Amino acid sequence: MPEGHTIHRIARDQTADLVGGPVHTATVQDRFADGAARVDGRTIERIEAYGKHLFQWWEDAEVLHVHLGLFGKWTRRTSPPPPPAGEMRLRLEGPAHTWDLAGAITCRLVGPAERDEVVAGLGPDPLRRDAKPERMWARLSRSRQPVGSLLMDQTVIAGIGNVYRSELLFLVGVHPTRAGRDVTRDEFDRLWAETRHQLQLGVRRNRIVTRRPEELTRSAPKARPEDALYVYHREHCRWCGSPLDVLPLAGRRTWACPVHQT
DNA sequence: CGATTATGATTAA
DNA sequence: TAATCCTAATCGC
Repeated sequence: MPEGHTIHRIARDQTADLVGGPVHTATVQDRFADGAARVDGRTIERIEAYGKHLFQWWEDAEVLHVHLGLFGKWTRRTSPPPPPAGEMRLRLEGPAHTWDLAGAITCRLVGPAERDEVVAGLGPDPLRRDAKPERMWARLSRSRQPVGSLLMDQTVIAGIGNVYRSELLFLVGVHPTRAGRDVTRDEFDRLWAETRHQLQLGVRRNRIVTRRPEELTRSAPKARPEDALYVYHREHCRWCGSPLDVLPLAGRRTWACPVHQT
């Protein structure tokens, strides 16, 4: 279940597994049969992630655009893979490993221009070297919207989802109901830095663990799922035990500590 | 075995 | 704001 870190990790792993040699495709869903057939046996030149979007640059300027949505999943298997299961939408078979896609909200073959259009509609992605935080600041500092909603808006910042939203605002001590324009420049700088740091950790671990390492080693070195987070989906603040605020923002629930977040 | 829920996003109302 | 699409795991009965 993906936020930006998941997609960047997939781009990295797929690059190692699939880029450079011919890739055999297959599908069991008619929906994408045409696209799969079109690139079958061809080579992937490059794979990039932008926010929650994945772009595979196939030879001859064919770009496979995949967005997992809430349910989508890439599954990595060893090649040769078992016969495809029922819900699989696309299979990419490389020499040593095969990637199966299921449940994606978007899976389509486009050209570079359409890839650029998608990217143009996204805010800066803190995991990319070319990210420009000033673009996010420009939106945030002018908006009356609550910062909890702005963080979920992919045109403001690309790659944040419901877990990171709650956790990041907790880590920088900003309450999600605060208007974007009431976030100070200093708070924004810390938010951006924390976001970059946490997403980078997420890519490395392939999992969201926002809790500070020193705390984790004390309580549970392996970070059981219930130890990984400070506020998301919790009833009480992990630091002070206060009952958390639970707010619907941008159509999803957000959790915040009324003591540590102002 | 059906209802509920989940780290997403677009479209219609 | 609500309905809708995508899928799988979990929970209550």
